[in-house]
Amino acid sequence: MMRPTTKDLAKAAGVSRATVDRVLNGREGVKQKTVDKVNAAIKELGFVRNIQAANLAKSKRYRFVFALPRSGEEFLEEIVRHIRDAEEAFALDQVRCDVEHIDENDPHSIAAFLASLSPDVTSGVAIMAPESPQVRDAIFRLQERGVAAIPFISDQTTMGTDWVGIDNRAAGATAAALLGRFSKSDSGSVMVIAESMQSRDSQERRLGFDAELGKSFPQLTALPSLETYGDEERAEEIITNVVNNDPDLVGIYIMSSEAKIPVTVLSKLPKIKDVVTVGHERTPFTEAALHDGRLDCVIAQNAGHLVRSAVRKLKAISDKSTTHSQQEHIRIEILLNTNL
Amino acid sequence: MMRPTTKDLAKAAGVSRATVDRVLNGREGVKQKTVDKVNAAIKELGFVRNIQAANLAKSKRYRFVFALPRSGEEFLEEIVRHIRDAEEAFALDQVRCDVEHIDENDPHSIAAFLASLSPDVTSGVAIMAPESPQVRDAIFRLQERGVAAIPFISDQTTMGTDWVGIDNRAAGATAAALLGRFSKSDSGSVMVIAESMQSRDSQERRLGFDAELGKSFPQLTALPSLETYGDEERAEEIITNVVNNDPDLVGIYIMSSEAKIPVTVLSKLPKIKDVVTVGHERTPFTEAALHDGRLDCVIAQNAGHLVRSAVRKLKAISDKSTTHSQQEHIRIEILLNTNL
DNA sequence: CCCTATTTGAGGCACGTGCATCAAATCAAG
DNA sequence: CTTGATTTGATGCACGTGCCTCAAATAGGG
Repeated sequence: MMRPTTKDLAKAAGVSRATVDRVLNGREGVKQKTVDKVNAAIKELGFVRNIQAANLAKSKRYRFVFALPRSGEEFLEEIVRHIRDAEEAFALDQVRCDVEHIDENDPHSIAAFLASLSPDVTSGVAIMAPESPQVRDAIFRLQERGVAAIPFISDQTTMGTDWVGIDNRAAGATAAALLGRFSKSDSGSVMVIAESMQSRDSQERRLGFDAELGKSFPQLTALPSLETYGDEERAEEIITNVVNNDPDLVGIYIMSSEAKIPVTVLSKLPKIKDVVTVGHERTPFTEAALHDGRLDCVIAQNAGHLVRSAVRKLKAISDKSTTHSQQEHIRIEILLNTNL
Repeated sequence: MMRPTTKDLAKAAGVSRATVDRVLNGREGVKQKTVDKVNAAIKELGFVRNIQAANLAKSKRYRFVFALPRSGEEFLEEIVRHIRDAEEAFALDQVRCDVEHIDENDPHSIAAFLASLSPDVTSGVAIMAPESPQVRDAIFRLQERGVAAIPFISDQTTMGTDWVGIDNRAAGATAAALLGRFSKSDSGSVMVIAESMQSRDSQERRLGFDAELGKSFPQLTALPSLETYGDEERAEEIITNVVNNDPDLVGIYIMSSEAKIPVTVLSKLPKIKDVVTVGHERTPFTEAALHDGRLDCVIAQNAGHLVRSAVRKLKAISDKSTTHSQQEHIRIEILLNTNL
């Protein structure tokens, strides 16, 4: 009934509690034979360390850092807001979260920042930055020094399992599926707008989008990606250009996490009949745009879930326990004006 | 930096730790004036009880019961599976979960079961049952006796804030929105299939469905609800009847949480061109149906999230702490074959 | 004022684990 | 077998809170 304690372990293994402690916490100077005995007992009793008690004994507090790009994007603000919420939600677990801003285009400075983190101040860090060799190395070195580190939203694909974000290829495919099904047209072209095609996320989304469109909606043709570089004037110019010169336009896919600029530009142009518009990420702006029909549909990753998942993962790494993968899978949400 | 402890509280309030304890745990025999002093200090220091330490001291373990209908539905099996998962996930928090089966059509026996739960064995219970006066009363009495109790999935609307499930009206509206947008037809009728229209959930979904269809897709007409009563032969009869006699059929909305029977019946009939089919809940069956096109779209509530949310809420009530509402809002998920 | 009832304080043990110290036992090598 | 090094045991305190007992202080009533 009751969970076994270190005392029970000691008895079962025929050693003292001190030795159990030595084994559990990987201290030096224990014979292999004794280690084996203890491990056998752990297995036999199904012993699981009571982390609450352990943290109490260590007066352990977690401090996690979210390293986010400097940027005025609404989506990032949502993330920050949810980090504050998470801090409250996890306060009972002695978790604190800080946000640090990094320059996403300067891998060197990011690596330097990561290198500056010390395990006795920082338990873990979630990094939202495009993948680069420098950052990847810095992450590895962090982990070696005992600081938990996971890529966050922006995918560092080579990092293996510990990553928090959505499958961007599936997200792109979902956008294509909705755009295709929503469109009443027999044929036509689809405009694809991105902030930049440099990022891996954009590329993945585009790949998924094209694959699904080609497979399920061959009558629709996706145009080459337009890049706004986050610049309103440039956006206006290139978007207007397509709208004016392509009479077959039946769909618009806004791939970037900031739909604001393209949507605003589009709403200034004369309304095109029956064009389906799909964007990304839930923000105050996209919610409003869904309501008044400027957007037909939004593909989103739940910001709160992203943040909490990151915290749980960092905590798990820090505790050397395992997370239960089910909960941590970030779903691709589809938002209409009926399910906000 | 460090969080204040009861010791700090005692010093700040100018009383002993024993008195602080008396106030914190609401024991008798403390003058109002002293209570006020302590509460003032709590506020001033921003004291928050360290639940981990408290639970350790009490060697508190949580035991939560999920009272679910007896039923062979796939969706229920998913729920049960996720309860097992949650038990693992919350094991570190000393949480155990048991599933008890109740007869959803016998409010009296449900009430009797609830009355049999004692606070020293059961910390809380999540109840999935249609609303009825008996059950509502039983829930109130449970809460009085110190057993946390919340309605689960099936809505007990009069219960106020503590309820875990989705907004069924919005779910129905979302189904209508997707069905309408997916349909390429200019006009036609929509078949609506339910297991029974007795349950509040069905009624809410139907209301939301009709409202959205009328508002956004006036060219589509929803037919009266067909009730299968979970019986395959009956389902076959009534569905076939509509399919054969209604040449205008352009959409099918399967409202019940078990889409299996209607979909199976439909797939036996000659394929109707351009009919859009929408169902509810993610199960192995609906996933397969999405993949091979028997279903175009599924509206789902995340089973894992439902269960974990229930556990967190029960735990919070048990701890007399507050939950952070953000995380607990159950979203209406939209599943296509691209975002499984 | 005294007497009694109420309220408060002081102190200690418990929960399960981490961590430190010191002594005792065991081992390996000469 | 002796010597010194390595490995293990015994013990105790700490973390923050709950809960218990007993004594001390305070209040209210006559």
